[in-house]
Amino acid sequence: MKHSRNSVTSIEVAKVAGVSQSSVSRAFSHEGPVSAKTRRKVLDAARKLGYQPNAMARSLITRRTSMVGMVIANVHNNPFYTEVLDLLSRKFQKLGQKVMLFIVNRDQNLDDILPQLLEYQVEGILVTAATLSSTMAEECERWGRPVAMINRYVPGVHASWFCCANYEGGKMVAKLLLDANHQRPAFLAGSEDTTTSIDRERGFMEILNQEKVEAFREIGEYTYQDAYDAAIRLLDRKDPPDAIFCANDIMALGGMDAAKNGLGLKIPEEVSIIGFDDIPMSSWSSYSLTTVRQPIQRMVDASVEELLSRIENPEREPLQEVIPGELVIRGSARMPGGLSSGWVISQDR
Amino acid sequence: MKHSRNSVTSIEVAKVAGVSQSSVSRAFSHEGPVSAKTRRKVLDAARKLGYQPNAMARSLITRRTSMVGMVIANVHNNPFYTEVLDLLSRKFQKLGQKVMLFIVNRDQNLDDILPQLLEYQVEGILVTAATLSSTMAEECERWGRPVAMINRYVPGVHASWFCCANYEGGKMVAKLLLDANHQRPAFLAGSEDTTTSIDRERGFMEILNQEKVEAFREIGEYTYQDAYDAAIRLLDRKDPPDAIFCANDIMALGGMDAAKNGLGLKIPEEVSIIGFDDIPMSSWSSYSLTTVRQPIQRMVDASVEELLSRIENPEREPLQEVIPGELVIRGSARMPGGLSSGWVISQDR
DNA sequence: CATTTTACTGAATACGATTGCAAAAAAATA
DNA sequence: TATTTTTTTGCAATCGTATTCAGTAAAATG
Repeated sequence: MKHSRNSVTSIEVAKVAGVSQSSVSRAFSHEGPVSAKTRRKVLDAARKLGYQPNAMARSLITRRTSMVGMVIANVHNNPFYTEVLDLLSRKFQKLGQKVMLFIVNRDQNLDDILPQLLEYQVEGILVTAATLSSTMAEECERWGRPVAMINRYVPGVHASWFCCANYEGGKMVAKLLLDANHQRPAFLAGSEDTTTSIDRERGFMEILNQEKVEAFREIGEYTYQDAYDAAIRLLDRKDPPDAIFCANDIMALGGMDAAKNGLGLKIPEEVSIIGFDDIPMSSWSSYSLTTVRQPIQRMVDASVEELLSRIENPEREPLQEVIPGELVIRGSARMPGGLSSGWVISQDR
Repeated sequence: MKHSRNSVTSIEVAKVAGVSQSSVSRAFSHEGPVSAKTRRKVLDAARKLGYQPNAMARSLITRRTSMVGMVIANVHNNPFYTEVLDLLSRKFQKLGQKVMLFIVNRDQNLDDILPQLLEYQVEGILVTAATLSSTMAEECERWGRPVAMINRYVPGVHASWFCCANYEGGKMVAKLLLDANHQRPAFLAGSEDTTTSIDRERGFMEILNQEKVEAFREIGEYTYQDAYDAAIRLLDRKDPPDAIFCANDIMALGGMDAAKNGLGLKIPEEVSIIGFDDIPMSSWSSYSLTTVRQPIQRMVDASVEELLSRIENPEREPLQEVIPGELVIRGSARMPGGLSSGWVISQDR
């Protein structure tokens, strides 16, 4: 037997159970005043009929949907954001939130998908690796829809965000390279318009400038192939750099392959390569990439909790936090002679 | 000024625009009978007030939600499914469907999340790399919620599915290895309970049995590290295999690293390694993995279109299809002497 | 211009639940 | 047992929209 669209309503259940429709509702809402007897009658009837409360109808009157919007970019070309997506989704699930997902391009304008999220009454929006225009963000917040971002921030906007300490990470890397006596460091940038790449570079350059070390620079998209090509450009000349700090791990892996397989250079003897993120591939034995690990779990936990907390507490001021990453020393970069000098060396996960 | 939860309703818009609520509704439903004049009045008022129709209320009465449920496993440890997720999500978006996402563990029981999907009135369910019990699938179908699966099938169940030709893929690989004169092939299996691994192995073994070639076998989880360890067990003995067919690419990459970096073996001279999926990393120059490419785009397109078509056409019989993969010849496996013999050699994407 | 046809509009109702309120039933007290 | 208190229950209103239906305005036809 085939039923047309789930048409069992609380009224039919009520009829079968011999109670009123309100009692059915109360039996399903976990804290209504119902006697054990009617609850049992209702649940029996419901099971028999295959009844399920209709979340649309419920949220219409309760004005709660238990849905959050999740907007994420860069999922397919950066495993780091795959992991973020995975952790976010599971965390929301565990906390009873349904997730409405939008995967976008990093540079895609979010102005067309925001209305969709609002139309579906999501109670909050979590944006990762994509940038919300400040007016849009303000718009959401103004309508009581809190926004939380991971690894993105919009200056002066009323929203929560949690970023890895990209600037400080860049500084760490520069110090490490200088300590290990590198003479000609380079930065391999990702797209110019992402704050992550910009901030990492800013920190990196600041230290180099302080020490009056001149730095090379190349740029590519955030992809293996683009980084590979850019690294070839960088290394295949008379005065090549002796170290490359890449805007993220995927680029660093492309850079390593360019150096190793493309140009036959020895890593780290002839060129050191350092990344940022600590994606799973970085610990693979073919790479063993020295990198800065992003505090992914903390960023996820913090942003989800902040978002849900602000949903319950709409008047609370949004929180913003910069969470430090940690250097993961593997084999792709020459180390300071003493190898001591206070470097925090992290274990593999 | 801060509004409490988006409380602008069509009634208020009507009041401001000086028309009835029905006219507001009609102005927003793209094909209602409204005069250009009233439509303009309504849209102006709506813009002024920041009005957005409430999808919950709408779907309550239209009995359509334009939402589909998406259940996916293995996202974090297999880039192949990351790509599937990405493509699926974008395709649904393009077709105007909202996606309610659930990321699960491969072995997780879906019985607790299905009720959530149904409660939220998704119009169809797309399951990838996770297995729905046949009773649950039947349940959904019976209530008019079509189910489509990618790379999973439940025998005898009334649902759509689209699988890569895993069995035939296994056969292709076995033939290639035998043609290239391998004497001691091995299969490195993923978890025993997934049909993909089972089918690939079945095809592989069938050819070997036909040719009376005995095969080694090892097993690991679908992860780089497990495969690495298993490959070491397989290769580090007196009579090691001269070829390993791995249940998927991630495992093959682990296997390659085990052979190359762990045991110092030359690939493909001392051992050939072949994978399945064709994830991006397989074409990286450190690996250059020979593998079977899954027809990912076709699987995604077919399953989405089938699902939406069955939503519109609930009485249609579900479609099932096995879509052939193609061999991608790179450098990790010895090739047949003539290298001719009718092999389809695919270009990199 | 009268009349028929067509195009819009608004009032009323329905969608499927939650919840305040008052009545009824059960339990507790005198 | 009569009365008060507490627990359950059902009625009815409500959430924000779509849609039917009847009526009105506009256009088309004669």
